[in-house]
Amino acid sequence: MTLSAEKKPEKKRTATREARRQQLIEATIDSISIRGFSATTLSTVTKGANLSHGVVNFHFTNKETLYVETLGYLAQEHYDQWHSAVKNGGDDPVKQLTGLVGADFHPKICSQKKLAVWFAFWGQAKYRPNYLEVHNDYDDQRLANLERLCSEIAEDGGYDHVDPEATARRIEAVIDGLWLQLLLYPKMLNRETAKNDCFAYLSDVFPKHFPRLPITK
Amino acid sequence: MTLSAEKKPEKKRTATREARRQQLIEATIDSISIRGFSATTLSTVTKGANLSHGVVNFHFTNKETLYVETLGYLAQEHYDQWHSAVKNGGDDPVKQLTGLVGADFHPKICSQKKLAVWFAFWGQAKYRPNYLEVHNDYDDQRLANLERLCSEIAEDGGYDHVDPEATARRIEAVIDGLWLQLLLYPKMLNRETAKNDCFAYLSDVFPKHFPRLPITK
Amino acid sequence: MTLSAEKKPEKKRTATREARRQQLIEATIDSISIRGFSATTLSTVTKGANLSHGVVNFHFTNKETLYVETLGYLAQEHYDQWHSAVKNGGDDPVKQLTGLVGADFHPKICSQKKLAVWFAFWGQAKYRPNYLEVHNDYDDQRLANLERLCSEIAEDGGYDHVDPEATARRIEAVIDGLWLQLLLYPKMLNRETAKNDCFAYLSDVFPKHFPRLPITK
Amino acid sequence: MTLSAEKKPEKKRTATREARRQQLIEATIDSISIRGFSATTLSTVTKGANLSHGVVNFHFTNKETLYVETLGYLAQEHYDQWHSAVKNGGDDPVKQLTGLVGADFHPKICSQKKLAVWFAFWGQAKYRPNYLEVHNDYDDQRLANLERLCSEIAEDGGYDHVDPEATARRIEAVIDGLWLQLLLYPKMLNRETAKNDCFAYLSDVFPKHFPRLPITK
DNA sequence: CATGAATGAGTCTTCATTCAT
DNA sequence: AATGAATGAAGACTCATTCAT
Repeated sequence: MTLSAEKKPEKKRTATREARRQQLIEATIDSISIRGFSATTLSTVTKGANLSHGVVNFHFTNKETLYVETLGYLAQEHYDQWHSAVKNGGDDPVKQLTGLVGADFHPKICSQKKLAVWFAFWGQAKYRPNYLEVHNDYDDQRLANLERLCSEIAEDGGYDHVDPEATARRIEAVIDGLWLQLLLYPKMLNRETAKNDCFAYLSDVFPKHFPRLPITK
Repeated sequence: MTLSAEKKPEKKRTATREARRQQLIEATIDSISIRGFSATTLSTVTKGANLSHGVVNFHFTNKETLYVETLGYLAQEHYDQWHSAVKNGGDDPVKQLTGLVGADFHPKICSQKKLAVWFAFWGQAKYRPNYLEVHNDYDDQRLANLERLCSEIAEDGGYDHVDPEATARRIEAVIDGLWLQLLLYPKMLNRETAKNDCFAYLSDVFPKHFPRLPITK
Repeated sequence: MTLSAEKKPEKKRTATREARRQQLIEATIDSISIRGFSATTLSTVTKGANLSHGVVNFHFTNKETLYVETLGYLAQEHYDQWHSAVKNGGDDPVKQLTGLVGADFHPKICSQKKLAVWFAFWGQAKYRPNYLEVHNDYDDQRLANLERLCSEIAEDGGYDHVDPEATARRIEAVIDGLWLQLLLYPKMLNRETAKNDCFAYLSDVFPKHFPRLPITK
Repeated sequence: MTLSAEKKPEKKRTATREARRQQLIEATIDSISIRGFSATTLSTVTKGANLSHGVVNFHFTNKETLYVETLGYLAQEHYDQWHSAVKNGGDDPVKQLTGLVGADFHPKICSQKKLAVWFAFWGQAKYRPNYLEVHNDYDDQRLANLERLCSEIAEDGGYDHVDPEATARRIEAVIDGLWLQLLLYPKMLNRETAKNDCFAYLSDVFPKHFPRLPITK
């Protein structure tokens, strides 16, 4: 081995640009989840990332840009999760729907931490067109998928009364609503129960495809 | 009618304490709904109320106190709405449930303005125990009512598979989720459609009691 | 007796102008002594006097005027105390000096409360010509008296080295310095000890006229 | 000397942390001495230091912290002055006492500026335990030294009636009282006269060791 | 690339003063 | 005379952003 091999494996002072950005985004999520949106400052973010005050404005033009990219990261992560779950469902719409819905209750997605950040953003979304833009694309795709699956299952099961569009919207609504309850009352509801709740809803709509679970309580 | 009767009802300089407080609370709702939580300052509130900067600290000890009382006002208004609707339902649980759920889509409650404020508060709730406290009492009562109604209807209809507690939670979740969609995508969804969506869910669960509406779209 | 005799003896709503002013001045002294100059506001004063917020500006043009008159009251009280003590000393300069000095350690004058207020004013005096003006007249008279007495006693006792003016100044200095110590370290020093200290100094200067007290400690 | 040596010592934008803090402390002393405690604001301080508003909260957590450290600086400066003077007195208690007392009238310590600040602090001390704490240690040491010196001189001179503790207290009192007179009536009394006054007092107590100065006036 | 001192606009809060009642 | 609601100027403090090093 030559001397040139003596690279220090410690945290490099000069991390790659992308790594730094990622580090800051994660610190942002942490900070928002710990103390909320309005108490999160660039200081709390950089302190959490063990970096100096100034880096943020170095890697992101703006505090706002940092936020937008943080939301983008969250949305992408969510997308990846349900999208691959749908893929893994093969040709079976039931398996696909199970995957799509189940993804929303995956620990990686549906943690107290992430939920806190999601609702922090949603609480602001109306006034920040940027936030909505980030959402839109992802949401559209997800709703389209949901609708397609509802449609396929409805056809397959002869659920004549099912309006795929409205049903897709309703499924999404139940999930969001359960997320809110998980966020506000973590002691009353846990992720597993919420997930069952959600599937119980699918049983109500597509009873032949989603057999009812026994009442656990 | 004489001229002397034409007293101008000009803004009185000294209003009663309670009136001023109410005025400020409403200005707070306005400001939060217009520009969001983090862009709302005491200035935006007082300017909106056409009052001087100092009044807030005169009538409320704190900015935070103003917020808590604003949330309290919103929660009370909501409570009054569904509670009287339930009362008007007489002995019939279906009418009561219809009232309870319908109240959440009443224009007074489910306006863009109010929704914005609700989610603004929810986005902060985790970090402000005060906010949660305000909620808790109201939410508990509402859930208890919902559960009772599900229970009564289930018994009446022989819906053996219905778990009243989980069903109540699910109904609440659909509503909250629809609220979020109304907030984020007001162009895609209107209050009436959302309400129908919600009742369509009740049809799924209690088909005998909530006959299906025809698919409109 | 007629009906006109039914005067209520309760706190009259309409106290005489002078009584109200006095009441406010005393509340000012109380407030300054309790929480210091910079924490004293018109609110703390009026609250202490059980009066409404607005009265101050009614009876005094100014907060500053209130302060000046408060200082004036204190100075007058002090003056009355030593002046009458001097008078009571008859023709005897020693008795007069004893009275003059003793007055400064009279409980009415030398209380923690009053000391606090005196030093609060002195801490501000330099920047408020008004405060100094109030002082000047009183101080001049007092120094003149002190000087006269030193002069008389020096002559009587043949204390050739005594410079009446400087001695007077020094006596005044000891007293002020002891006051400061009483204020800052009330646990180390009490009024009686301070007074003895002061007379011990007189014994140093005029040994024949002020016989030494035994060392008590 | 070459031209290259003529570096301008222009105000550096980024000074060392300690230098900035010192600069701010001195600006605080200036401001308090110019306009008093209650008229001193962070603005007057920073303006005096030609710095921006925000620096104070950058270098000191608090306005109060800035004040405490300012008092600390003053106290330390005073301590250094008398302590080194005592040291310079060698083994001779008279020389030491002369140094200790003389230090209090040194231009660096006993300037109008510094006196103003001292009394500003004393006027507040009762309500700010922090201020007293800063004092205590320094004062205790000083009094202990004074007492020791009085004791040594008394023994040496056979001044049987001298109570070292009370005498020490009295000496301190005279000095503080003279400081007050210097502050309030700078036109009537100057530092030199005050100092002589003080030594005249020592002559009264320890006539053999502090020979009387001729009456100058 | 990175640091961290510095800036200054903006926020909450306090409070002397005014004034309708 | 007295009350107490209202005003608005001013102060302490925060923080996104800039920039010398």
